[in-house]
Amino acid sequence: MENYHMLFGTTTQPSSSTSSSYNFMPTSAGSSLHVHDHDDRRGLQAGHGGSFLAELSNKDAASPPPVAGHGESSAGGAAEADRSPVPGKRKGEKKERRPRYAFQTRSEVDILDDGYRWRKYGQKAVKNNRFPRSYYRCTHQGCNVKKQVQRLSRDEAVVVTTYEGTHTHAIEKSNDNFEHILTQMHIYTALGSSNFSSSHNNMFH
DNA sequence: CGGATTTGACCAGCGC
DNA sequence: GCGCTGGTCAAATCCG
Repeated sequence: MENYHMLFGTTTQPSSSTSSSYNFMPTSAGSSLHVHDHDDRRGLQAGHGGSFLAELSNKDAASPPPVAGHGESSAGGAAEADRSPVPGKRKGEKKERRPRYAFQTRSEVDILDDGYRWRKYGQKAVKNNRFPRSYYRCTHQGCNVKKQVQRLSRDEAVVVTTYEGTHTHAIEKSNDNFEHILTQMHIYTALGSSNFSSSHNNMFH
């Protein structure tokens, strides 16, 4: 239950005890993760061999600059959902940065049923990727959690899901659903890069 | 009929 | 300063 929630919406604080046998712990936070492909799609597996749940703290000044030069042009830019048509009409916060979590999975379907209800609000073709990136937003009122779903052109079997923000409400479906997720996708174990060098061999299934 | 999806346009940030 | 790219909006459309 809780651990499930921790996965998809969290306070950047890894729960101490996870009863689940699946390791979703974020790898080293701040490590250079290029969830966003670009020409870095290599980085996804080159660096870690497998992947994982990446915790992206785009707010951390301490974290080293993205190796790619620009992890994502608007990596932090897209934070604020409400972009008022009238410039200068901000409440005061220019860009609120939310924790983001990247999820690399192997699945036939792009949309994994994680228990929340999502509404698609955009789709965009990105460079260096044959597959378009889809943008979703949580439909729950007041919950402005967003997520991006994208397939790797390199591995069309791999789907990268990036969650942004935390859910302010309870999950809509029962957590039993979690098992369904596992059946829908193959999650790369999120252990340190220590043991993993080959991604295609170690994913449990 | 209501809600979700599609799709092109618009906008902002960044690099050159 | 300009152009490129990614992210979001919003009207039209689709589907249950």
